Amino acid sequence: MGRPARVSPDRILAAAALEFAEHGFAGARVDRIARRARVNKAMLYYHFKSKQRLYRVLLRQMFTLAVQPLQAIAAGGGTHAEKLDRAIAALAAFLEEHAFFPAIMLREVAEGGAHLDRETLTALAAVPRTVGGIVRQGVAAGAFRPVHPVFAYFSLLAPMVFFLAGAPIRKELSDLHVMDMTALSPAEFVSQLRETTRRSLVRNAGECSA
Amino acid sequence: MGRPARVSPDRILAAAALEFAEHGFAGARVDRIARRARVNKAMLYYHFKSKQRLYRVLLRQMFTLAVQPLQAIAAGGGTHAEKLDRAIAALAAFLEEHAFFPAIMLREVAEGGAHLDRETLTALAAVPRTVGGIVRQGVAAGAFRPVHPVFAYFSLLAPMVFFLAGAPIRKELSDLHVMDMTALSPAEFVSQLRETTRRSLVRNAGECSA
DNA sequence: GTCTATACTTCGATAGAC
DNA sequence: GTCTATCGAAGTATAGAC
Repeated sequence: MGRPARVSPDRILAAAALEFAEHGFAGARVDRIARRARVNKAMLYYHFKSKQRLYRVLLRQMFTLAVQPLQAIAAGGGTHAEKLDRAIAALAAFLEEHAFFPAIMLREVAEGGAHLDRETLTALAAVPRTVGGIVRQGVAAGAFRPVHPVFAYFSLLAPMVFFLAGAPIRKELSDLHVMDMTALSPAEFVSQLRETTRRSLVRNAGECSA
Repeated sequence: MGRPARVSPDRILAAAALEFAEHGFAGARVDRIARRARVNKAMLYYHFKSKQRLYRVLLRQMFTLAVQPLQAIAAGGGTHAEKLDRAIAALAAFLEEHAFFPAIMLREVAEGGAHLDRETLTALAAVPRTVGGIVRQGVAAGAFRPVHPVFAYFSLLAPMVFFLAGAPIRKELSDLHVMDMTALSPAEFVSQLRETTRRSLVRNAGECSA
């Protein structure tokens, strides 16, 4: 005998994710979120007190979810290069599982974190901290070239986020026959990213004898 | 005997650039743009017919401006590796000269080009086309590893844009004592980007004898 | 070309019944 | 917890005098 199951909050969060990704915080419409979640607008305000709180809850939840596999990788075994590979794979998997998230990340960076509170910013910061930690360890052990951990973080996250979030505009460019960039698949993109990251960070990763 | 000099349109564009960068298209307020430009709101609508047209004019102008040095580099002399270096330097110089632009790029990618017309999208596409062309030439000549030009474009542009647009959120994280990522300067970031791009793209770029 | 005043619309949020 | 109806603020855009 399952309980009635209060699915409303989760449905609202799922709807909000799509709406915020497509339109940003300012462009998002509470009416649309409610309709998408098939709940009444008053219901939305009952569960979340405002549009801003809904946004914060969503983002805190996503950052918390994203950082967990990364922390497991950082604390786990393997060589430094293997950990870096796994971190890239984990980030790619997360972003593809939550396809709405890349757009939200781009918008929030552009926004300067304006709608976020301290708690949400702390959850956000855990991601670069963890990835940066993996890089720092590798550098300290001499396995990686002496790159700045923050640089390494950006050079591996930004292309993925940019590419994945850019799918709609590439489709638009293709449909209008302006330019076709649809040939490159996300899987192939991540694969090339792993290869180039290895080459640029790991010592002696290239084939030198050729 | 200088004419009265109709500076209004340019002042409006400059004000719009800041406003759109800070708040996005939906969040931008025409009132604020007019106030920032020290013109009347009716004046703004007189020169540009609508908020959307103002936005399009601004973006078309910026893309057109950004692509010119890149085309000169692509058509100019030097080795493939040198061209790539110059392209990175040109992009970095452009983004630092127009500090508002990285945020707008992030937002527009997230938006899927929703507010752009065909002409503006064509101006936009010229940038990846030109950079991709430089990479394609290098690959064809055997100077670069066989990477996809679109991947190369993203892997070199995205980190720069992300990092530069991220200055406000890094400052926020620093001010709240959540995390300090302010130690890495833009100049150092671009320098490391050039080095890693060389290593990952150019054949025999690493020191193998060490 | 420039300004003031305002029409018209949309949106976030709430009141209050059930 | 759930709904209908609506308020009040804020926003884009324009009319019309100068």
